[in-house]
Amino acid sequence: MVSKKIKNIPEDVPLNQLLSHNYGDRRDSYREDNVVANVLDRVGNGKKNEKLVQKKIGRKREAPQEVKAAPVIKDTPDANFHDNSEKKKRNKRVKKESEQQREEESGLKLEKEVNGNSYASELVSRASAVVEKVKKEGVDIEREKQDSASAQGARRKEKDSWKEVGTSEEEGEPEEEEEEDYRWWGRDNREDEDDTIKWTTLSHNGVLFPPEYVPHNKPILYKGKEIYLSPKAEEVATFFAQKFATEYVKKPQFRKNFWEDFQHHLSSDEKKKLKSLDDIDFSPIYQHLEAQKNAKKALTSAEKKAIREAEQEKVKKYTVAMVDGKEEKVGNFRVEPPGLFLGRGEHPLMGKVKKRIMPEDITINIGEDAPVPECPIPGHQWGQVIHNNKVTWLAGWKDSITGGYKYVWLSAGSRFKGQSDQQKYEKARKLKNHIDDIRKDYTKGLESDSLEERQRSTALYFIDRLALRVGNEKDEDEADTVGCCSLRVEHITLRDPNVVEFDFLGKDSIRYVNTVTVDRPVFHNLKEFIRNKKPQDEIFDKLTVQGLNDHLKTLMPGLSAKVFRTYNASITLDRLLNERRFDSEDLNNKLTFYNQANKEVAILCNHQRTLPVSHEQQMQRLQSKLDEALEWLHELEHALKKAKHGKKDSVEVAQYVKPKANLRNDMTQLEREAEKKRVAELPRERKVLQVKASSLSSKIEKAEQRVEKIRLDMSMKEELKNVALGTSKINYLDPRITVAWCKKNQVPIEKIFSKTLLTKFLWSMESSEDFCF
DNA sequence: ATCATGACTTAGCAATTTTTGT
DNA sequence: ACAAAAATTGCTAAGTCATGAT
Repeated sequence: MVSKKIKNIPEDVPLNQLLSHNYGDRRDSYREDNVVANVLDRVGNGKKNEKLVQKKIGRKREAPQEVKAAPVIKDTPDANFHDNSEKKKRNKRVKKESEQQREEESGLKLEKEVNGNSYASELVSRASAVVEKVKKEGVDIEREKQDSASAQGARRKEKDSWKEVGTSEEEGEPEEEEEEDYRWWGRDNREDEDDTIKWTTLSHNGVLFPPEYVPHNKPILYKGKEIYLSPKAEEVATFFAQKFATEYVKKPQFRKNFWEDFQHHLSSDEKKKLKSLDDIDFSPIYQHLEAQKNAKKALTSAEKKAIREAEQEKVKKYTVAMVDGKEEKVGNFRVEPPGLFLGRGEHPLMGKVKKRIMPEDITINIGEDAPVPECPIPGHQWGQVIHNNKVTWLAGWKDSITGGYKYVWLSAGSRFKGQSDQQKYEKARKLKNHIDDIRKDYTKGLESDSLEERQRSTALYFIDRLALRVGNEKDEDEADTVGCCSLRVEHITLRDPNVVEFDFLGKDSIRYVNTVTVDRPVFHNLKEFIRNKKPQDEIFDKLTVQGLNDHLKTLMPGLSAKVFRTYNASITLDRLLNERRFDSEDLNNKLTFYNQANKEVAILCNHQRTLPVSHEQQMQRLQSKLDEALEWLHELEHALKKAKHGKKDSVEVAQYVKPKANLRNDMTQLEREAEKKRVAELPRERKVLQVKASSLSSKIEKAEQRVEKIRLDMSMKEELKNVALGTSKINYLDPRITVAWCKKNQVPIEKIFSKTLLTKFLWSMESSEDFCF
């Protein structure tokens, strides 16, 4: 079944587009797992597949059809977005004749070239039809399925019809050029290439603004009295109500900041009435928000789907940009909505009102020749339109809280992001060749005559050994967190003879606690650095981040402090994964092994997560599951003893089962809940089973396995309860290590990389199983 | 030399979607 | 079939680091 579906995805959808959704909305017709399976089929885990990929990717393609043969391209609402050369590019994706024949023979000619735009407009009408239906009569799911089925049929017909037409438009053009067009990672990246110029042509549709505020006319209570606010004030009050159920609203800092900003949004009349935040009760608005949430939840799945589709249609034009003639996905095309600023940790600015961004606040960056995106809010215009091809952002604005810039970027699967990601890992690999010298350098520097050098070397020791961040200076209006260079005396405790205890808040106010035995000179230095200093004084007072990085540049070109984190994370994974080779073991064992290695890295980098609220409850549940499994095992063992003495074929085994709830169709939701609750409190019932004596040993074996599995689950859960594996996977581990390991050990890559990660790391998929970091 | 700015990567948490277990 | 749990994605805050201004 799966393989059939895989074949339904046209082969000529380029690999990266298949993953990055750049093939228009056709993806809606493919299930995601088929997309993944298809990609894997192309990329391959084994040698056989590799050849297949070579054949597919390296093959010469036949000349494309004429534009008129593909009616789908013309006259889309955003047709101006694609210039002629882009149309040509799209039309290039045509199959080789022999392949066409082969497929026709096997009856798989249906899903060939589909033009995204025609399909898109088809979707528009489909979606709007569904939306209409929802409005009028609600949606009948079965009916909807039929609709989409017939739409598919129509598409097939359409495709078949243009197969007949179409002659070559670009005969003689070298084919590799097109392939290279998107497979940037196949190219030799020439060292002399000017990498300050990021693009030559760039066009996009701008950004998507959040919907305008619609007043709900729910009051607040001031000293118990209803007060209806002006829309402007009501909006800000609603921001606060949104945080009603969080801890934030209790924090004095949050309340102080909010109250200050709230007053700026009150009319003079309102200002006179509202004297103190403590006297304001936002619960009518909060209740309104909850009611809205519930109403949304109560929609049928068909309604939800219809809404989703309509939304996707609205958003569609913002999702892609054209960069150097190639379509790329845009990452964060939505402008951040207004609301209350929530920092991490004890942020001095928490509770401030983040203002609504208007077109005038936005700078659009496009190519000189590209059409200026239409400003979507009538009566307004873009703040600025610039043509800066030395940067990769598409649009940006200044954040009203932090004063920093916010940018709209391409997605992680884009060339811009992919190339620099690859470069990051290449730089880290280069560090491998210099690391011995660098370690020698700072080891020697620990005992230098210069205080500055001793501090620098000591700091570098920690950055290398403990993977600490460099730690830039921070402002007064930011949370008080530190990294290596900004460590203060209060953050470490020295224990003779040579143990250092760290305890400080790092990035995102995540606590770093570690006890480390260090080399004697390091310990000696630290003692010296903190002598006669106050707890709030910096340990490395003679050291700056700039100075540290400048020095690193002398040891290796392009080296900076953060490279050590990448290097140490990746080299650790590489080492751990190569400690064991799997042959034909259970896939789960392999995955556990990988996760174990991943975990080591996450701990090294101090990647944490707050433990899920229900963690304790879940552990308890597992514990009782374990108890029951053990009980069952004991009963079986007991029965086995009995069976050995007795001569009967079958023995009695006691089993304790939970009574089942009696749920009838005529019960209301509440009655069902009550019944479930009642049953849950009942003691378990003892049942006696007749078990064949001959089957006892296999039952015991199964029970033992189950006990083992639960025990493993429990210890894994406990171990990983506040470790975040994702961060290192996304940012620190060279994906080629994982790809190579998967190929060596016959592990499907999608067991380790999610769809987004497969997309992001597409450039690494073809690396050889011999790859070594 | 120092500071501020700008561009880009890294980060955890919330919301949403998928999988699992009963 | 349903709820609970797990996995994934979306969001945006919070870092790093080079460069340009003072």
